[in-house]
Amino acid sequence: MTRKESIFREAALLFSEKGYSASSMRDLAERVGIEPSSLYSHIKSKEEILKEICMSCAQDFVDGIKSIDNKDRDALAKVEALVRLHLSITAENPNSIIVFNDEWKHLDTNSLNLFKALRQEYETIFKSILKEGQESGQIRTGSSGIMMNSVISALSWVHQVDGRSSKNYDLSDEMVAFVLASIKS
Amino acid sequence: MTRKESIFREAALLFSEKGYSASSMRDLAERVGIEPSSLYSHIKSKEEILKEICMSCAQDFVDGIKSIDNKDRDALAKVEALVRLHLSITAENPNSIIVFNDEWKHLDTNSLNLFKALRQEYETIFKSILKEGQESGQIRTGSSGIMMNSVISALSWVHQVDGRSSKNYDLSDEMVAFVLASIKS
DNA sequence: GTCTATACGATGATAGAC
DNA sequence: GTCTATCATCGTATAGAC
Repeated sequence: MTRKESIFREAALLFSEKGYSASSMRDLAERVGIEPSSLYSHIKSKEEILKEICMSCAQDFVDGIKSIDNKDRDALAKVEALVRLHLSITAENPNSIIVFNDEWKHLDTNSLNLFKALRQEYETIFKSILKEGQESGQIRTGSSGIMMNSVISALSWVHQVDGRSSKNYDLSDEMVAFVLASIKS
Repeated sequence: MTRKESIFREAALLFSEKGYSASSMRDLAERVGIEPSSLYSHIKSKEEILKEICMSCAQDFVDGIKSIDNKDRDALAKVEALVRLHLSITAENPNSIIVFNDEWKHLDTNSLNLFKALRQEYETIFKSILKEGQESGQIRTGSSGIMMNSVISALSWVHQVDGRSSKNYDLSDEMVAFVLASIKS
């Protein structure tokens, strides 16, 4: 792992624990094991770290939903794939996902606009999948916007789960069951 | 409205917009229309404001769920009442709810422990309602913990909704439909 | 209760030696 | 690339006059 990778890795953990604004570059440097000023040989600013973390997650979600939507599956199968995509992205980098979920509002104006555009792109495809399911009769009637937000929101706590707490249940299967039941006709 | 009320009101708005750590007492004083030092004639510290906001919301939820659980209703009716409770608390003070949801981790050790105890109390009752429904056959099998977290999480985006965006749908009714469908057998 | 003045530690970031 | 030294600013909070 390069020093730069280690900085981003520790930053994701630090920001996820204390929040972006309450995290200092001095904290971060200490965790990386260098002096604060040395961070700036690898990154331009604190905000650049946040941007990299948030944009990278957002891009993963957009790429994932596009790939799912391109395949020839019915709407419910697409939603199931969306749930598994969410779980898989979360499992891969839980700290980054916490930052992505909770700290994006601290992006500066330019990054924030890019971020919102990516989110818009994701939400538009998501809603079109739900509407497709409503037209085919697989998904119950109701506001697709409310369903979409509720589903996304329902998925956003899963980073809290560690291996131990899963007991007899597989988290992915349980979440698929929950989400599909909530929107099926 | 007293000055103290106005401080808490503006603080809830400010913290909800910028997050607790990124909000300064100088910001807050400006919004209230006084000098920063004058805030301290009404409150002891910045953290005291956060504590008041978070604890007051937490208490509303605990009081609400206790009152619902005491009534003689079946499990699904209790869950429906929980959804409406959540919507009603959120509608009453959306800014405080955002702070309660997103900023509680910045409470100091003592407040944090109290906060977590209240959350624990809420979650224990919630899970017991779900289990009661599983035993009576109204609620499908599966992890009650996963269901509870998903339901709570699904409800936590509703503060984003303003009057305009509701179109032809009643948010409360849509959320009741979503949550009940997700857990029914 | 509100003000002016201020204490004083923490903040993000830079300059320049090595 | 890392360090020491430092800067300018902003952070919460207090003292004391009115």
